[in-house]
Amino acid sequence: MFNAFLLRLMHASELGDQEIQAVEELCRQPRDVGAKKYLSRDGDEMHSFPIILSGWAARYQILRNGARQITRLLLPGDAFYFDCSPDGIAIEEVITLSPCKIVNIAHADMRRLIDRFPAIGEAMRSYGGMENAVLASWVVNVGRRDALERMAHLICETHYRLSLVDAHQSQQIFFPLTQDDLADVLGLTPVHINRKLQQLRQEGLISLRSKQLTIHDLRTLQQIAGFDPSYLAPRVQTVRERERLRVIAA
Amino acid sequence: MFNAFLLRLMHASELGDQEIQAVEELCRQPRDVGAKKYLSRDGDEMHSFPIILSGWAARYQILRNGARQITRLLLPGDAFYFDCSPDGIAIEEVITLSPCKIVNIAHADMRRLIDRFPAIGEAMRSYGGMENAVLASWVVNVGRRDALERMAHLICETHYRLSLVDAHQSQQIFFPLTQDDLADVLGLTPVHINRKLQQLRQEGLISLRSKQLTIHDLRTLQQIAGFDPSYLAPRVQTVRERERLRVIAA
DNA sequence: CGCAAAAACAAACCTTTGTTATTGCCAGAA
DNA sequence: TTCTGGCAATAACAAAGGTTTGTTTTTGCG
Repeated sequence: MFNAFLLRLMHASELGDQEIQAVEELCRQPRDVGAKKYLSRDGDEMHSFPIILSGWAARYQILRNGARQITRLLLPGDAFYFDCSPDGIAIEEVITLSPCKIVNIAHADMRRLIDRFPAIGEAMRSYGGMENAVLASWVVNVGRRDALERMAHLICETHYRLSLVDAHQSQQIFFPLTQDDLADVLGLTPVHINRKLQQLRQEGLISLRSKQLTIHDLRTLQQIAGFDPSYLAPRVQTVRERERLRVIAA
Repeated sequence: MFNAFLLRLMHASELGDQEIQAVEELCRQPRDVGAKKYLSRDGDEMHSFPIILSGWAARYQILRNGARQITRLLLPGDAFYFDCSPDGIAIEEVITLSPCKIVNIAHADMRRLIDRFPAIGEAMRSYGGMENAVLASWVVNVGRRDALERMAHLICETHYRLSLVDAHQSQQIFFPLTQDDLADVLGLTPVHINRKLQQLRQEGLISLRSKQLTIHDLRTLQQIAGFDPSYLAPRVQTVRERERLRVIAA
């Protein structure tokens, strides 16, 4: 089984054997964490940053009125808090949505590694850029799409992100979000999520039961969402290449 | 007059004299750009990335139906596309909102600089982390706050960000956003922006005329928005320090 | 100065989404 | 087995914000 985090970095930047080995060294001995466990609470001091080698987690904020907004979905291979000032404090919480394999990397270790291998620093910066792009796409999603479009977009995006770290990714996805979670990702209420989920089902586009999501018609979902994967694609270099992506996405 | 970009980096990470000089070297000979000029169009190839030394710009996406969502407000000292893969292509557009001073930095130059001064790489990564934090706060803003709260939050955030690069920042701000622009930042319609702007004025919290924004009651705005500046604060290291920030923000 | 274009303001009416409440189902604990 | 709690489904009603349209101010410019 492949190291999902390493895969991410390799998408982000060209790495040599030495660098690959050094990164794998860092990920020895992950620990297992159950579902619904906090990986970080507000105010925690972060001397190290976590990497999710497998499983799903969510990073979110809680407002005074108790409302929750999930700001990132953390999928296999994702790291978080790597770009905080070392020794800063956490200002968002992170909770696992499924059992996870996690490894923690001390900021100091990563810094040493980057001093030795600048390409890894480049890869981390580039990985950060991708996280950035996903966040921007969420702003667009919540700001300018209606409920159905938002759901369709989230499904397309998640499916695509998973396919980047799992070559065998099928149309059948492990999808541990409850309707409450979905609501907090998309800036809607659980009731409305339910309504629109029904609609997607009735139109034959997806099935979703007991954390198993099946995509029956990705093409139409992309159509509804106006999904364009280029913001997620590692190193898209030309307009032509992007056109190709748009076409073969389905 | 101080180099706003350098200031940002110095907030993000400790820089020595050599590093400071090297960054200033990069920013020689900025060019002047008028308002409403494109700094990047969809599909542009980015061999270099721009830094805004003065003035405002907006980075946005356009959906198929013509709707626009601004994903970042670029203020003095901000850089963009620095975290793309070098030689990647732009997938969002950037337009100036006021006359700007801009300098372009070749990715290759920056890379060389970072190889020589790892602290600058660290600073760029950390700066990227702050952009990330702002994006997440926008997701929360658009996802979970109502119109009035969103406006209040944007005002607080912008005021705070400006104060980081201008020590003399007063309650009187140059604020070049039109109501249409505000709508596209906050995920609302211009009409509704107008309604809520009226409300803020009537309650005596702000004045806004001909691009001059005056904040009469920051305290109450922060109250309405639930604004907590710690996500913007350079290197907040302890919970105690954050408490202090929350209190003195006004 | 005077004009055209852009921006701001206003009101009526409509749509999407939120609120509240109730019910049923299923998996895991006792 | 029965109980419990989390999750999903559904309905009736309320509210926030969108749409459309038109008027009035500002602003920039010849």
